[in-house]
Amino acid sequence: MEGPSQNLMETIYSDLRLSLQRSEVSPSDRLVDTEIAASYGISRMPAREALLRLVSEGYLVGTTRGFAVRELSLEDISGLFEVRRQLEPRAAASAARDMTPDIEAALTMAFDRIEQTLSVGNIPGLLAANVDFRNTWLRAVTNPHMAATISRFIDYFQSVRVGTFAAPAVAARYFEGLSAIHKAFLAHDPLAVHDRMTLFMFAAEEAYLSVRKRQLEKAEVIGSIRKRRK
Amino acid sequence: MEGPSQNLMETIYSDLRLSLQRSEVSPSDRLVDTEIAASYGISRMPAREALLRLVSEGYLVGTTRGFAVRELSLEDISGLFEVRRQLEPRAAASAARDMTPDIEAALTMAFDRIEQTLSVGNIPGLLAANVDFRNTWLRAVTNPHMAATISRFIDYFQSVRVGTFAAPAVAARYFEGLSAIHKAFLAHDPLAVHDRMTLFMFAAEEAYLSVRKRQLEKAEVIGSIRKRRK
DNA sequence: GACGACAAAATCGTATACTGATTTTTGCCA
DNA sequence: TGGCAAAAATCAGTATACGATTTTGTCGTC
Repeated sequence: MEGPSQNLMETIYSDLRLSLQRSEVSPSDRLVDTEIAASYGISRMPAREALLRLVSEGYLVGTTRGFAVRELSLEDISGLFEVRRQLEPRAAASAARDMTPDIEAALTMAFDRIEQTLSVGNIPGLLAANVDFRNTWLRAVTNPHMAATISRFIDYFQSVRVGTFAAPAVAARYFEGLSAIHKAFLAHDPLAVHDRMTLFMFAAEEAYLSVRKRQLEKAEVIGSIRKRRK
Repeated sequence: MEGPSQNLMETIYSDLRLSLQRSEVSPSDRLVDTEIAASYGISRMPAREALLRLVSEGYLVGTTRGFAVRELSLEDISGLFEVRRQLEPRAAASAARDMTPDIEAALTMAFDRIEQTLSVGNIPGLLAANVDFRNTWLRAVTNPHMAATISRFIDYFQSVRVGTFAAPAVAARYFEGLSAIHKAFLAHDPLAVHDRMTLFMFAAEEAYLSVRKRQLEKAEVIGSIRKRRK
């Protein structure tokens, strides 16, 4: 999203942020400043500063042993979606109003890629296309504060690894909602976009909550087994 | 808002953040890590980290010569208020629903202090009371993500020095709006709070825009004089 | 084989030192 | 007095070093 940053800290920050957006770091991984510094061939400080920034922005949490991707509680998910529900329908509506032909074309490309990856079950490709779709309409949001806030709130969800799309019923509902949004964008109909996005938000919240709930239950079972073994 | 942080960086960050909230730093001031470090009797790094964090959060901007409070353009103000309009009415409504008696009492105290400081023209006291009032109802917002986001968006406006209240008409309108909000809070009426807060947002945006516009015009005149002298 | 004490390793937080870029000041000359 | 260039000061960025704390691993004992 940003240009080629001039200093090391920004470079590392951008790289890490991108990895997080792509879910390339799992919550069990540990990010350590010395390791990152070594991989870039630089000193600890810029790496450390980048990590601290990600912590302050809520993407990572500091542990006694390295930094880790922050995991969302069910309350976090509900809370984050309460904010998203307030912002995204409005922002998408303004994007529908101000959308230029080139952004429209890019949006359709991303949408087609979503359809295609979904049909062949290419989950990583689907996630990437999904991020593209979102970033594309966000480019039509003229208010940078709005766009940045939304971007941030969405990125929090990258830590919830979605096997969501594995369930065909969920995938179908997702695609249906997205199609309606896409169509409304093409029709330059802010009201329709607003309404569709609102519906989409509720469906997404439900999906994330159920995925995360299952994850947490599984983690608890594993935890109790571990404890028993001990 | 936070407890006594264990490390120096957090301490300095909190202190600086508080200074910013209180408008104790003007945009013409320069914040330099070595100075801050010296005043605390520590090394540069924690001070520097605190400053970098404030930059990443948008409160400060880095210059070639120290860090400075970020000044808002008119577009910034409109954009920030677009976000605030989406969030604050909703958050305040939820606060009205969930408000506890102790928070209610604190809110009334803050409100009374606003009335009093306003009547005697005590502007610094008024600003402080105003911050109190806001922070108090925010305490009743159970969604921490919502509360933090709102808090942040409001704090951006501390760089716009308000001689706003100097104009009696503006002050009267402000107090009227705030009274209505306060009354609606006491009545535990989420809908009324939502509506009143929405009105208040529009009035506030208008006020900030006009104040800032005047500031920018004045700055331009001074700038052109400086240039001529040169 | 389980448990506890102790040693070793890992990692964060902080301090200090160096460097290069940019701004400010100084001093010289017209 | 004004302009200009060199010198000095300032400050951000980066590197390296040290101490404190926590985790991990090992060894010996019960």
